[in-house]
Amino acid sequence: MFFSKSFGYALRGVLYVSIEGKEGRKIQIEEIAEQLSVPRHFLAKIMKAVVKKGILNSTKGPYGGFSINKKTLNTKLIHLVELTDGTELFNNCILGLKNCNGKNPCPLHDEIALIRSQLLNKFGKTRVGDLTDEENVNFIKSLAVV
Amino acid sequence: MFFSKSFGYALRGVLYVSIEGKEGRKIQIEEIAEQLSVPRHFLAKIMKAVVKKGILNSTKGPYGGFSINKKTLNTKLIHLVELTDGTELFNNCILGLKNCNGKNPCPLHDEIALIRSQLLNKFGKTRVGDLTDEENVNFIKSLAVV
DNA sequence: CGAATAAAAGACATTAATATCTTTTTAAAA
DNA sequence: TTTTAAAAAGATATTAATGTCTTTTATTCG
Ligand code: FES
Ligand code: FES
Repeated sequence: MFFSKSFGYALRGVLYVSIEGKEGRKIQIEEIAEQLSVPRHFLAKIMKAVVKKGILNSTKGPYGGFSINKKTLNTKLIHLVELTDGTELFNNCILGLKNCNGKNPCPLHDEIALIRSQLLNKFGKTRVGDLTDEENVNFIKSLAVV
Repeated sequence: MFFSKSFGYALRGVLYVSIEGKEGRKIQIEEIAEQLSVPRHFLAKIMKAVVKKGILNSTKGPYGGFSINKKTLNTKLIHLVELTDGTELFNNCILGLKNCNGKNPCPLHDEIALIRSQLLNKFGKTRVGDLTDEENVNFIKSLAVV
């Protein structure tokens, strides 16, 4: 529900690099995939898109890997969702009607719109950096839980 | 987002029969699919499951079709979700972690749990019959919008 | 330069969701 | 009883999401 697996992988990948990649240390896809118990090549594909968006840096070759940049910690979660799932999902009728709007709303529209706006608001405000505080960082270890 | 297409088809189908099938009039799959602009055979498969769950009645043969029963209007939306999507989706970590609980929550857990409980609450309380009041019924015409 | 390393890119595979088509079963009515 | 209509059932097809494998490109270092 809510979002695709790809989104989970993307956010977890970015978080891993953000947390483990302090001081610009470069992290390799191998390590990320292993630590997060995520399919390596699939993650690589997603990380490539993340880099293309400028949310992380990457360098090829020996001693290369993924590293954070100025944008990383300021990236809002919604931008990661865009990347992996698109944003139509915030605007489509929950019943699949073609036009979701106030004009001819389905009977769930109002309450769904409310819930949806909370989610959108949360994802529009929360930044990657907000999820990497000391108090939060514990969870990263549990990412690998199989 | 939120739910599958199947869920939308299921609810819309049940609503159509509930609204158009007053006095026990039987509605045929052909009519439902056409009026809702939904793939006929796919809808048939879903309606079969709805009937199996006892949420609608059906009769084969001439003058047959789908009709409402005592359960129909009292059916909670959550039961339709169960039918089409299952309910794990209300309990899985939004980041894909294996265990979503308070023990070792991901940094989004609390807010997501809140939003999720609203949705669960809404779907656990709302009944099919709540969506078929006069004021709401207008939308049924827009179901067909392509 | 040449070897080694790591991401980028792209081809291919699998699975789950969605969709279509055909056959079987049930029931009504002539 | 035969015909016909309609859902049930099941087989097959398509598409999108997820996952794997191979080749290419860029970078470092000896
Ligand atoms: S019209 Fe259905 S959610 Fe807006
Ligand atoms: S642990 Fe992530 S949503 Fe509960």
